[in-house]
Amino acid sequence: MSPPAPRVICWFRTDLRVHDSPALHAALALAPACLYPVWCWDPHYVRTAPVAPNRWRFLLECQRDLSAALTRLNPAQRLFVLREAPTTLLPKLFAAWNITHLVFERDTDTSYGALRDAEIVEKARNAGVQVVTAAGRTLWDPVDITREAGGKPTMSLTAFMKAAKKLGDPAKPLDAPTSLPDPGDLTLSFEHAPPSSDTDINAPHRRGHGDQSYVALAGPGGDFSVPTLEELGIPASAATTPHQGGETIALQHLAKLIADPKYIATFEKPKTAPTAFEPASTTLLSPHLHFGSLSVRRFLHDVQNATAKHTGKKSSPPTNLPGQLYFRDMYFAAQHAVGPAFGCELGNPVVRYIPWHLPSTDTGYTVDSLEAHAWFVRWAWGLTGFPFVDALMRQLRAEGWIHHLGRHMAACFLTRGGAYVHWERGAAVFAELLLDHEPACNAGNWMWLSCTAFFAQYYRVYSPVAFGKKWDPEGTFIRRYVPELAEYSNKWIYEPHRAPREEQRKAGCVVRALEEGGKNSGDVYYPAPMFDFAERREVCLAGMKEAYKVGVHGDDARVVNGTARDALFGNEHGAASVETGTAGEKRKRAGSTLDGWVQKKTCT
DNA sequence: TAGATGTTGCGAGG
DNA sequence: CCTCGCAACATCTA
Repeated sequence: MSPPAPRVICWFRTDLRVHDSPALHAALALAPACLYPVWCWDPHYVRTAPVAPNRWRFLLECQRDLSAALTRLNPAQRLFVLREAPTTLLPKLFAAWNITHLVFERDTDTSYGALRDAEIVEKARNAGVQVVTAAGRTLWDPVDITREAGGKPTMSLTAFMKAAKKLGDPAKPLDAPTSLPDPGDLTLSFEHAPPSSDTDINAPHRRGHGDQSYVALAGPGGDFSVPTLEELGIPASAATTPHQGGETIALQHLAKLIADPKYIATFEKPKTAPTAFEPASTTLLSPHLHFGSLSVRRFLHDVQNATAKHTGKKSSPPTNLPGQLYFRDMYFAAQHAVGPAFGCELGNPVVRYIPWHLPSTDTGYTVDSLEAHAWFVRWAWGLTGFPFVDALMRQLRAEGWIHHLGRHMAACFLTRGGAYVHWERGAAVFAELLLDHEPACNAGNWMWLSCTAFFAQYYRVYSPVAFGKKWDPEGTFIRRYVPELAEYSNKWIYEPHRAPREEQRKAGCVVRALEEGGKNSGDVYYPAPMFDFAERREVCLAGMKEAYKVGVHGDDARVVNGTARDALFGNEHGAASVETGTAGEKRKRAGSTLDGWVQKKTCT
């Protein structure tokens, strides 16, 4: 007698698609008698990391699109969304639904994701459920890259490509299935374990009734529906991004790009304008790669095909489109080799220690300088008084995406090229606001731009005036995202504080110190620059030079035990005198000057 | 171990 | 469009 046909859960996580989904493919290869496509609404993601409403909306759109795609393949199918942590839920489902196999895409996360997966694999074994994992998030498996790189983190594209070459071409993308088996019995005859409500870092985004997504295991209608923003307690108006999620949109967008082989074949990242919008100068596919609404191998494959169609000069790595994907893989692989410390300074062997302002503590960060804290808050809200920087930061807040070079400008400005604030502060803001936030890439790029890893030429500093002008001398980008400056002439649009008062009035927006306040009058104001850039550039360069000379990394004992700043750096560039008052009080004082400005800056 | 190279600086000068 | 000086880092190749 042959064994009964498998009853399979395909657990979707960051692979919200049916095209080239290795996990779905592996699940179907088991020839299951029944298949349960499942999403677990994990309270860890929902409640312990700050996430802006834009990203929730994008995720829900991806889930709805995947659910619809599954239903098209079999009207009895959908994405079964369950509101409980996978570690407690999956074991209960194994029993309730008589599951024989659990299939999922392996997480590249080295901390929470790895621990959670290990726990689930263990529980599956105990339940007699076979676990099948697939790798699909990157072109090459970070495990394989790390092995080929001799166990060392890939700290340059050269090192990464050398390792990748030994592994051969990435796997070819798989076609979407043409049919799906039915799901089996959907009875949920067990206790629902909603999360405790004491931690919810995203509470400020929610309406009065808070997060309702855990009230019922299978959703308010008991039909396993994809949650709505309303269910999460997030007002629809809070999600302001024009960028939409979902595999359908991702594939349409990819097809449109591919239809222009010249664009694809000659793409050179450094030549694309960070000031372009509607349309952007790059592909804008990164949010889809993050949520898995587009397979990175599918992207590469289509790019290679389109490139082959183009006759004439072609670009090559690192600047061409495949090069961009290689950088992404490089960061994933480096993160894998370093482990959880890759995302921070503490204990990180590859990151250079620099006595930045606002260094991290166990629970937050130290306000070592009120001035620097004010700079950080103003940066985060697009009120630095440097229009190009402010335009970028407002675009980020409103839309959840900015061009890669714009991220360079913003990151350099906050860290080594202006405010000398710790890169972890900036990374946290990006992590909350970016639709495409990918922990490995975010940390990697912040280390790159702060010249603490991957890149070291700290004397190349981006100018908030010159850099944008190179692509956009008319300041079209600034006029779009800093609308109060729209009437300024080209001459002053990058430096409105230098315009004569008369011209400022004529342009309908007067520049004045942020401390003087932005309201209490019918007039429109734009803040004066928060510091003298040329002066700050020199201070930062001197600080970097000193820190490079000291040459200590995040895993140094003195960094780990907290003595590095005082022991290794003089007052001038490091051991900043600690001011009195609790960190909370100081933060409040430093941020209070934004009253009246923060409302005004909102873009529509 | 020297010399070239490294995704994406700026400003002056040609 | 190009090159150079600026003051100068880490990594890779030969």
